[in-house]
Amino acid sequence: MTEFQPPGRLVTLADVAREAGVGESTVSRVLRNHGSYSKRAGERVAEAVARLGYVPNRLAGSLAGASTGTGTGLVGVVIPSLANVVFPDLLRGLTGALDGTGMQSVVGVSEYDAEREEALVAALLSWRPEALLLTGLEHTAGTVTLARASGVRVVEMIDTDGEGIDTVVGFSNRAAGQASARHLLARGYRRIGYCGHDPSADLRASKRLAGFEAALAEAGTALAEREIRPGRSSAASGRAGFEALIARRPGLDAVYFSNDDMALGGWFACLSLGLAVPERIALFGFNGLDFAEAMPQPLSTVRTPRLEIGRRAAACLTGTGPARIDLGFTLIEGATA
Amino acid sequence: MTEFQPPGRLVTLADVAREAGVGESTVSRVLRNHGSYSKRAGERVAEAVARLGYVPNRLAGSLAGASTGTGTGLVGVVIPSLANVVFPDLLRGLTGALDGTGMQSVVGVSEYDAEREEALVAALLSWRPEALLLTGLEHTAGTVTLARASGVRVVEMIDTDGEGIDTVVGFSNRAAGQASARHLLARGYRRIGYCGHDPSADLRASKRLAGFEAALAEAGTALAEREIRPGRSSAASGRAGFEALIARRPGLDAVYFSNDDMALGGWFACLSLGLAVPERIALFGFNGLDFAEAMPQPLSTVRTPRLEIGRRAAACLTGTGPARIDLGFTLIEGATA
DNA sequence: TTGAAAGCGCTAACAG
DNA sequence: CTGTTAGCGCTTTCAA
Repeated sequence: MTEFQPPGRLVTLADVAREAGVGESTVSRVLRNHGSYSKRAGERVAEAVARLGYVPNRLAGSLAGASTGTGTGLVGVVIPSLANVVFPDLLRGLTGALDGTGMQSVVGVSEYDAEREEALVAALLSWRPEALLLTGLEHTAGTVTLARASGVRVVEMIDTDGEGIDTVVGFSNRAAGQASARHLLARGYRRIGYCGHDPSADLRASKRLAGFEAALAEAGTALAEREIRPGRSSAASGRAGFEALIARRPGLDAVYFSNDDMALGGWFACLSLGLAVPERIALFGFNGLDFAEAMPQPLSTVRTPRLEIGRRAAACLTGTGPARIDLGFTLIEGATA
Repeated sequence: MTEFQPPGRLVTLADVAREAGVGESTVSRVLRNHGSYSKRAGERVAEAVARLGYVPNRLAGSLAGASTGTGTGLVGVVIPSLANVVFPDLLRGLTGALDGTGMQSVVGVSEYDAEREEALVAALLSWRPEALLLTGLEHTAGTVTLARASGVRVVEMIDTDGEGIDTVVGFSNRAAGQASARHLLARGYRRIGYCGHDPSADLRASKRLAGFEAALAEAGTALAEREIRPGRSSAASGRAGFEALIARRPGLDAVYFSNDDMALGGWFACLSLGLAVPERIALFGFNGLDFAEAMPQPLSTVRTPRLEIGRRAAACLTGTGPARIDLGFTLIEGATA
């Protein structure tokens, strides 16, 4: 298939230089279109590259360029999970914005474990990324030390409820919880239950709940009941949780879910149990996922700017100085609450 | 906070060696726990590392180790999208299996564009990964050439309907389509419609449909109607597509959807329109997503081994010789068809 | 416009 | 067990 005798080792820049009959530095200049070179040199190099199927070695390139500030073009990203759409969405906004800038993200998944996050940060930093994107504001002391010492820009995404290391891009989960509670209160619901997934991992869900309860307290009331399910959120978990909740406290007139997946499960349960929504019981979610608005009764929820957070985080990489960007959220007045 | 004067530049292995009062190679040996060194050397190095906050530079390490076969510990991955749960699930299986092996995946998103995939492959290969994981079997000639020339193991995930470059891990989308059709036929449905998202991008959906139609043809029948929606799949798209389909052909007795998200939208439409499922009309999806079994009527669908594909792909990285692993799929007899 | 040469930070022989 | 030394493949002065 190939017309030339491939060398046992991979083709190097030196091979290209020899093939093109020019010096190595000339090849380097041509390849990066940096510095000046003759048209003829450019052509010969291009030909040689094509002929040999040369693929630059960025390990070497970045190492050599490191001394003079030429970056690796890498950005290290740590997200807690891939099982919750929120984070792929975040990555989607990020990679979309990075696309064409020549930057490449390297992502690690912490599974909501701060220790693992620290290990990932250390591993990512060893590739000398130009920036570090973390999720949330809660990290181990080691993570913070590593991040600071690395000298690279650090962007913490999603959560703005607290102090950041450097730049923070997100929204207030606490405020989202408060807004949700106020909405339910304004609609007249008073016997409100909470149905959530395991909060020990998802600190942001806890912050929402805290905000929710604070708003209830402000109004002189409180959560009538709560059901916390082990494991990650899902429609199945939401369904089971709702059923448990309503069995224990049939008098509830509204349920606040830890997110839309859980709420969908709750809605499924209402359908099965023949509970009219929202007349008999109201449902409220969080995230504003795709399916929410396609439901026969659009789900009442809070839409979060997930893609935008990713995009803005990407924009911050080149930005100057620490920033604190609150992108807010949108309360969706659906038909379930 | 830090107790020592940080150098302007990042701490290097040479700094650690000086601080520990040993040679550089000793530090290297200690750090990688490779070769032998005295207990005392180990301790002194560990102290120095901690004191200086040393983070190894893997660019340099991998470059130096390259000549002797020490790899980068990187695996390049290209997926078509992050917007469809399928691919994050794939990554989840993959990173889960890679976790603890010291391997780190670097992923690129092609947005279902073969040209972009080629560019990503070239970019990823420039980091000298130890393996390349691609999605599907359809690539540009350039991608194939690059992959072959790189000399690294190539694993193509998800689709087994065709020839692979090297190793293939997945299931037959065509067979999944066939199985779905046979299920509907066996249940007595004869006026079957198809509701799908844009197939120009998602070739695997097209393969499923081809299998589906082939099975219908075998039974001497054919698709009664089809509705193809532009853009990516979603419940909203499925709902709109189903409504268009049923308006055009009210006589349909079953609808095959390009995936579960679309099918969920169809089910929502049935609820809104008051069409009894499956008595008046049956619905059939694809993927076997979480929510499918939590529905009041569990969705009839085909469950795909997404996580397992990722895991097996990871396992193949160390495997020997090309392989062709068909993980199959499971037809879920839900209550909608 | 170009090539020669000196590293980038690390690993891996090779002597000691 | 340990230090010295020679690169890994590339970028970047610096002269020419």
